[in-house]
Amino acid sequence: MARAAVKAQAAEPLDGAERILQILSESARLFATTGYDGTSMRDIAEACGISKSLLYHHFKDKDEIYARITLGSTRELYQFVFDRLPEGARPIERIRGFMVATGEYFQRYRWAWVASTTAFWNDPEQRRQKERMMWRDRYENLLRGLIQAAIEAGELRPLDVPLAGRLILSSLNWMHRWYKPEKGMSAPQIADAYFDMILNGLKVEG
Amino acid sequence: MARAAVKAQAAEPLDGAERILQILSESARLFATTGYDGTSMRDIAEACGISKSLLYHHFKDKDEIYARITLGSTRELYQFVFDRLPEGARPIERIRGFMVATGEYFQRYRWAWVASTTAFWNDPEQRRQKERMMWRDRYENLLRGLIQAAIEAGELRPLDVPLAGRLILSSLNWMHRWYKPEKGMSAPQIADAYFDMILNGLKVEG
DNA sequence: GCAAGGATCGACCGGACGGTCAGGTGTTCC
DNA sequence: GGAACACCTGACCGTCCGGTCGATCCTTGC
Repeated sequence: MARAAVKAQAAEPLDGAERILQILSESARLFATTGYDGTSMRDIAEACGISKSLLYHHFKDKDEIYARITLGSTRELYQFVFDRLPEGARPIERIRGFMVATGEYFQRYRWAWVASTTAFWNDPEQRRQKERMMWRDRYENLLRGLIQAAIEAGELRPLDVPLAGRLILSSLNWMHRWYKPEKGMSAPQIADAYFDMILNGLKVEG
Repeated sequence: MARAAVKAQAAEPLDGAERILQILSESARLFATTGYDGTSMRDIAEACGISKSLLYHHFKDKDEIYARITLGSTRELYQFVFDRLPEGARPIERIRGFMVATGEYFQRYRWAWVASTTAFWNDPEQRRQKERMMWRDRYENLLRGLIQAAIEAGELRPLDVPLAGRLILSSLNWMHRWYKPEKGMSAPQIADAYFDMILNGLKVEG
């Protein structure tokens, strides 16, 4: 009877892959809403209904969870957008495709997107940070290439390409600060509206 | 001789007001670069060359320092921009004034600006947060009023005013993520370039 | 010359954090 | 039936954090 308190096994065992997905999804939500430092391993465990120790069974440490989310979603964003660029379309329409696809990605993978977009401070593991930035740069260069092509095709005025790219990315990257999914336009719709405003300008025609 | 280790007084005493400014300035820099949670009271004390206890002599707690910075700079931003709107100018030029003034504020009070622009999570003291949001709203509504006036004056196309406002603010609020003060355009110059792109559009004229 | 009060310090506290450990269950495979 | 292994647990550890305390030093005013 001295062993009365033993009784382990509270959460029903899940297949490893499912558990890992659950952990990543709950972590992404927490990181996105309360930040890296504001999210403790205890919070994550509680949100998953498991013990803290189990997190360390599946992941080396907190930073590995974080890196999986941010690196993963940055890489995926690039691939997601790249795959959706309308082939053979006019350069200007490809820019619209870039923006709308980014809006779609944001809407689908909101928490991971927010976590990795706001990833900024904390560079605990330099190598991981570097790899993430590599994909981020690739994503940004993809847009710059589209802008450059549109200029050469005579569809855009000759302009400061990096700055124009930053203007477009700013509009998309800032969305998470005010976007409420339950009401108003969807994220791709917003991206499309931004496309119209940025490309045509706010001024009256002529 | 048992008192050998006493010897207090390491930092030369400063007039209270100067010390407070020093603390606020160092804190703003730290909050902006390493975040709220990533900045400890020990970090702040060390950056100021004083003991941790002294921080508590001047401020009630960590959150009071943070609130002073973020609330203060949000209120100041509104006032700063408001005072620089060109009176009597065409509505569209007043929008330019809004953007350039914001760029100037960013350049001058960079760390406080970044700290308060990225303030997001952590609402430890609800009242302070509310007051900050009030000034933030006032700032945003100022811009919306300018846009509305420009539409009514026939200088802007009829458009979704809140969305157009967000587009403009996004471009300014995202600047701190890539801006390097030592090279390239100054912040007001960037704001002006953004104004041109957003108002006239990226597309070739006609 | 001494009281008052602001500026400053080092030592300390309770609590939360990231992470470890030894072990308990349940399945699968020989 | 038992070895191997994946899944899971509570108890524990050292560290750092925000914050407190009592004392010392310095200036100012009487």
